[in-house]
Amino acid sequence: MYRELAPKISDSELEVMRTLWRAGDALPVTEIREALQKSRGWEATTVKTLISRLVTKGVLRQEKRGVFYYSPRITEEEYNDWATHDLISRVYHGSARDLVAALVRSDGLTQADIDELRNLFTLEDEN
Amino acid sequence: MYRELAPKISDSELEVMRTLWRAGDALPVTEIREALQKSRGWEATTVKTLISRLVTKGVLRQEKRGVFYYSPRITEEEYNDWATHDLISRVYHGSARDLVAALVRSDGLTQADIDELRNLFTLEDEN
DNA sequence: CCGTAAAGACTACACGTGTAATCTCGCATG
DNA sequence: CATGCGAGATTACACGTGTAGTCTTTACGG
Repeated sequence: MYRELAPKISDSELEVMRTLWRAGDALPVTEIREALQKSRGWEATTVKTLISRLVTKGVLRQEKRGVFYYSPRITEEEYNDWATHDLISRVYHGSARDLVAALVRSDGLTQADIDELRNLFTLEDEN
Repeated sequence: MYRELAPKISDSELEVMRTLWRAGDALPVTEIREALQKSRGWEATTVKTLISRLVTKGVLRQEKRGVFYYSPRITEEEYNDWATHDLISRVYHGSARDLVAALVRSDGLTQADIDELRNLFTLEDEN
């Protein structure tokens, strides 16, 4: 399931989280900055601001190992599940079923997707 | 499919859109306000502000029939599809399939949902 | 030992959003 | 005819976000 994600994570902040999720390990500002400077062209201070806000929001852990290292307090799956359920509740009146139905109806899936998903559901059914 | 939704619609603004979608017809401010005063406790001016912003953003049509009447320029389906694809691209790297897989994995679907969806996929497959 | 660079803290500033108050103007009513 | 009320326009204001500059402190190299 998914847990409540009290404080919202903004789009830019999410980029920072993703960097850490991808790293799979605590990183110092330097490395986070380096990654985001490449991918997004952000200044060092911008990255630091985002990190600070995430620490304040309680979704990043900060630990001093000489210099500060940062690691996520929530997993990517937790965030993704939260975002998904947020969509479901805001747009699909809480019905995950309706979401999938909309996907099928709205041409968002290729035939290959559909085949694969039917298998997924069939397997799931056997549990 | 879904079309681009250039200007973002905020949460509060969405409430206004929903009121109009539900009504299925152009409404004067008075009636929009009335609905939202009940459901959300908003002041008349708040509702008017939201309406104005939506008109500016181009997602509400304003026509003068004596007093102003407002109607959506996008359908609820268009918006829902947009929101869904927005999630898919931001969280699931563009893969609708991954979204559904996450749903299945994360316990977001009841057994009844799964049964129903399997049927849905099976039917879809026959087209 | 002193200065400079890097790390971290503090400050900035415009724009969007949530939420509303106030101002103005035309129309209906006493 | 004067006026108050409702519709619409204008203004407000705090908070979050995107994006960054500047100030301060500290450690390392010459």
